[in-house]
Amino acid sequence: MGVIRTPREKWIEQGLRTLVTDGPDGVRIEILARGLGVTKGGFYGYFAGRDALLEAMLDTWEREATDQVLEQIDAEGGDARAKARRAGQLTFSSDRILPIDLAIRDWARRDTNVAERLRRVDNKRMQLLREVISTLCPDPLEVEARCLLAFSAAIAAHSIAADHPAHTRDQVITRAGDLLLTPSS
Amino acid sequence: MGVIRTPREKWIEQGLRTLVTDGPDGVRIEILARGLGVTKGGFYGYFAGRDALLEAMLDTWEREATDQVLEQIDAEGGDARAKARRAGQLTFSSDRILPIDLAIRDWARRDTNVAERLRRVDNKRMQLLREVISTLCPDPLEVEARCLLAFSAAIAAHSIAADHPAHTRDQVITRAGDLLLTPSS
Amino acid sequence: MGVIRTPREKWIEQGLRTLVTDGPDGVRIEILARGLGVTKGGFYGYFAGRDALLEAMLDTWEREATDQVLEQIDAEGGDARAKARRAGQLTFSSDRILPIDLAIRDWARRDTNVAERLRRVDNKRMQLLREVISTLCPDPLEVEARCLLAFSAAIAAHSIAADHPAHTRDQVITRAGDLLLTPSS
Amino acid sequence: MGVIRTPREKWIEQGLRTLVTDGPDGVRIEILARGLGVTKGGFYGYFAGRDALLEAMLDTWEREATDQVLEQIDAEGGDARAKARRAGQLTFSSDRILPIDLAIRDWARRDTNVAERLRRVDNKRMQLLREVISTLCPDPLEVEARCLLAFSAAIAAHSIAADHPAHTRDQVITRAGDLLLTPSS
DNA sequence: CATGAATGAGCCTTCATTCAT
DNA sequence: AATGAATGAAGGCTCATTCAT
Repeated sequence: MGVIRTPREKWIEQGLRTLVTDGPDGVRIEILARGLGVTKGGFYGYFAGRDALLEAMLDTWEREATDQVLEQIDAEGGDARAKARRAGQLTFSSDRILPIDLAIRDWARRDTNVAERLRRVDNKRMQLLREVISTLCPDPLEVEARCLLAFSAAIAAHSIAADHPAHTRDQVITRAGDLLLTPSS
Repeated sequence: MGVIRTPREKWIEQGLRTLVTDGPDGVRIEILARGLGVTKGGFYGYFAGRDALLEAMLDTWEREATDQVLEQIDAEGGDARAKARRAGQLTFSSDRILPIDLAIRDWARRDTNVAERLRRVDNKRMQLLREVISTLCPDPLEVEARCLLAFSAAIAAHSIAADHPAHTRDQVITRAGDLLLTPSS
Repeated sequence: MGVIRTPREKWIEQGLRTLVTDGPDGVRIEILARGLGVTKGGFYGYFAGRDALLEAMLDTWEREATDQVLEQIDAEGGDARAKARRAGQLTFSSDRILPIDLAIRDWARRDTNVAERLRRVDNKRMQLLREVISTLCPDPLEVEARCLLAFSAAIAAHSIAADHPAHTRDQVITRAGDLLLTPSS
Repeated sequence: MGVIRTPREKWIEQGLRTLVTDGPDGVRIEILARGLGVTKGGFYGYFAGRDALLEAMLDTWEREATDQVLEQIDAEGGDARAKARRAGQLTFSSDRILPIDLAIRDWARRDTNVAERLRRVDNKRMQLLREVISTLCPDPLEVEARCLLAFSAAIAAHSIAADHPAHTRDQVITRAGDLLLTPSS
C-alpha cells in the first residue's frame, strides 16, 4: 500500500504533492517532470493533457478518501462508534489525506466540478458521523448541529491561526471532542 | 463607505475580487486591467509591481477585518455579548470580508507572510469571542474549546459540502450557535 | 561657465551624464526625469522626442569639444606648442569632455550620424596636433604616425586594462609622451 | 574551425554578432531568435536566461582571444618576435576578434565583471608584446611606454575618425609600427 | 509649463503542447 | 515510452509618447 508501481501513478503522486504545496495552479507539467527527474515530453504518453492529470488526481483522492477508508474500517470491524472514530482518524489525522483534503476544499471554491466531488465525499463522511452521534442524542437537528461542529473543527482547526493562552491546541481540541460526544441529557 | 475614490484603490478592489474568485495565482495584472477597462501599463504608475499590489490588498483586508470592525462596534456600543455578536456578523456574515477571509486562509497555507497576518487577525477576533464566552462558562479550557468550535464553524461551514437531511444549513448553524452559547451548568 | 540655466539644458546635461555611465541605449526619458526630480511629461515641452534630445546632446558635445576649446586657447594665446598642449589638456584630461568622448566614440561604431560628427571633431583636433608635431619632425609621414600614436594613446590608454609591472600607468604615459615629442634627429 | 555545430553555439554566435553591431543592450533574445529563424521560446532550452547567454558569449570570446590564439602561435613556432607579430595579426587584424574586442572594451566601461575579464585578456596580450619589445630596448619604463603606444594604436586607430592628408591610414600605421619597433640606440 | 494618467509596443520568461527520433 | 527541440500563448515589466487639466 502506498507503493508506487507505474509511471502513470508517479505523475499523479507528484501532482498531489504539488497540489498540497502550491495549489492547483501550481500543478505544472514542467515542474512535476523536474521533480520526477524526467522530461515533460513523456507525460503525454500517459495523459491527454494537464486537465486529464488533474482529473486523475481527483479520482485518486476521491477513492482513497471514501472507498478505501470504508473498506479498511469494514475490515477492522467494531460498532458504529468505533468505526466513526477510526474513520475520523484515517481522514483527519492522516498525513496523506488531510493535506490533500484542505487543498481540494480550497480548489472547490473555484471549480464546480471539484465542488461536486467534494460534496460526494463530504456526504459519505457526514453520514458516518451522523450514525454515531445519533446514538448519543435524540434530537435530529442537534445531531446535525453536533456533526457540523465536529466536522468544522476537524477541518478548520488547522487553518485558524489564533493562539490559546495557557493551553495547547491539542488540549483544546480534545475538550471540544468531549463536548460534542457527551450524550445529551 | 465602500466608495472607490482613487485609481489605486480600484486596482486593489479588483485584486481582492479576483483573489476571491481565482486565488492569489489568479491575480494577474493583465486580467485586472481587462476587468477595469484600462491597459496594464498604467498599473505601474501606482504599484512597484505585482507583489506590491498583493501587499496592498493584504493591508486593506487586515485593516477592514480588524480596526474597521472594532471602530464600528465601539461606535455602536453595547455589552461584550452584543459587541461579539456584532463582530461576528460583520466578519462572518459579511459579503465583503468573509469571501476574502476564506481566500486568504487558503493563501496562508502556502505563504508565511500571509500566515503571519492571519495570525494577527485571528487572535484579535478570538479575543473578542473569548470575552463573551467567558461570561457563560467558568472553565478556561472549555471556554477555549467553545471558542474554537464557534470559530471553526464560522469558517468551515461554508466549505463543507455535505447536505443535511430534513434541515437547512442555516437551521443547523443556528442550533450549533445555541449549543455553544448555552451557559454551562 | 558650466552653470545650468534653462530646464532644456538640464535635460541635456542629465542626458550626457547618463550617456557616459549607461551608453546611448541607457538614455531614457523616464530615467532622466527621475534623476532630475521632475515628471517625464514635461520633457516634451522642450524636445520633439528622444531622438531630438540625443541630437541636442551631440550638438552640445561637439561645440564644447571644438569651438569652445579653440576659443579658450585662442584667448589664452601662446605659440602652437603651448596651444596644442593646452588643447590636449582641455580635451584628454578633462573630467567633462573625456568621458563623453569615450562614450561617443563607442556610439559612433554603431551610428553613422554620430560617426560623421566624430570625424569632424577628430579632424579639428588632429590638425592642432599636426601643427605642433610638424615643428619637431620634418618627415610628413612620421608626423602623421606620431600624431596617430599620440591620439591613440590619449584615447585608448583609458580602456586598456593591462597592468604594468613596477610602474604606474601615469609614469608609462609620461614616458610615452616624451617618446613622441622628442625631435627627430 | 568556425563551423557552428550545436544550436547552443548558434545562439552564442548570433549574440556575438549582435553585440558587435548593437552593443550589449542590443542583445535581445527576441531579436536573436528572429535572426536565427526560430522562436524565442527555444532559447530557454539552452540558457537559463539572457544573463547566461551574455556569460557564454564572454566565455567564448575570452577563450578565442587568448588560449586559442596562444595555441595557434605555439603550433606555428618561430621566435618571440615572430610570435608577437602573429599574435598581433590574429588579434588586431582579425575580422572575428577585433570587432568583438572593441564592443567588449566599451562594455567593460559599465560592467565590472566584463572589466575583470578584459583585464585578464589584456594582461596576457601585453605580456607577449612586452617580451618582444624587451629585446629591442633595455629601459623597462620605455618598454612599457612602447607597449602601451603599440597596444593603444592597435585598438584606437580603428576608432579615430580623422583623415591623414596625403597618406592612407595603413601607411601611417606601418610607419608607427616602425617607430615603436626600432631598437633604441 | 508641468503633472497625472493612460496607451501600446517591446522584451523577458514560463509553460502547455506537439513532434521527430 | 522517453527525449530533445521547438512553437505559441500568456503574463510581468519598462518606457516612449500622448493628452487633458
